[in-house]
Amino acid sequence: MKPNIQEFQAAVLNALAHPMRLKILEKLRAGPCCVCKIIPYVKGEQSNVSHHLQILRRANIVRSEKRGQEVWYEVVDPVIFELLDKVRLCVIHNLTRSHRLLTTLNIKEMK
Amino acid sequence: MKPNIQEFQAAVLNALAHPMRLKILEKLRAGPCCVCKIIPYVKGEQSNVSHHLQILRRANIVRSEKRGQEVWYEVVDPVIFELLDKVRLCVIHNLTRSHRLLTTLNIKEMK
DNA sequence: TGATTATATTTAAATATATTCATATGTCAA
DNA sequence: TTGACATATGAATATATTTAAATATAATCA
Repeated sequence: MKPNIQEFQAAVLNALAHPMRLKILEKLRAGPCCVCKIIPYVKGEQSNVSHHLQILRRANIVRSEKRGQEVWYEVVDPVIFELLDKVRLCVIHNLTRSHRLLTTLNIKEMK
Repeated sequence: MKPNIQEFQAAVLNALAHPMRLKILEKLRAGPCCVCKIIPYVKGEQSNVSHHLQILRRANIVRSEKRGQEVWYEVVDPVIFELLDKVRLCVIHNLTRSHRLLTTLNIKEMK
């Protein structure tokens, strides 16, 4: 079976497509970071965070390095952040369209 | 439960994260298109393609319009294509890193 | 060495997703 | 109005993902 680029793209997108993993990457935007800082940031259980880090690692989105007792993670390719910015833009456009639709319909009951 | 942007982002990414849906969007990059053209392009079964179109529709990534007997689809927000370009870039960077690693290790057995 | 800390892995249950098949809906043309 | 075509929907099944709990590993410290 000949591989196609869409499969690779889908693999990257799948690895990104989870709220906790997005939150982890948001934390890593500021630079490399130790798991012990990531856990409280994403407010997740240790084993769950570790599992999600593994998913990001397997997709080559992040890499890890042992520093003494700690493990530090960093994003491999900063293009990931540009990608996430585009996703955010899509979400904002979407919500903006909904909002405009609502005002166009002249519905006044918004809180 | 207070919603957070990551959930919305994850929803968009999830909707994109499938080879067939990426292929559909690639077809729609050229402009609005009828389902009857999409099906042969992605080489999928009619009902399966229809299901995937539904997923893209529900995520507000595409919208459909009936034209007589046909249904035409188009991408709602062109930012989606910029997003997909970033994903492609990630994949290419990834493969390039692998390739460079291989040559750095001076492994000659590549076909 | 033994205890402690940081992190990863394994497992099982719950949930979500993809695919297929059968059928339904709507439109056009004879 | 019947039949053919284009597309959507629903149910059933197979498969993958998420989560939490338990356990394992590895580094550090007393």
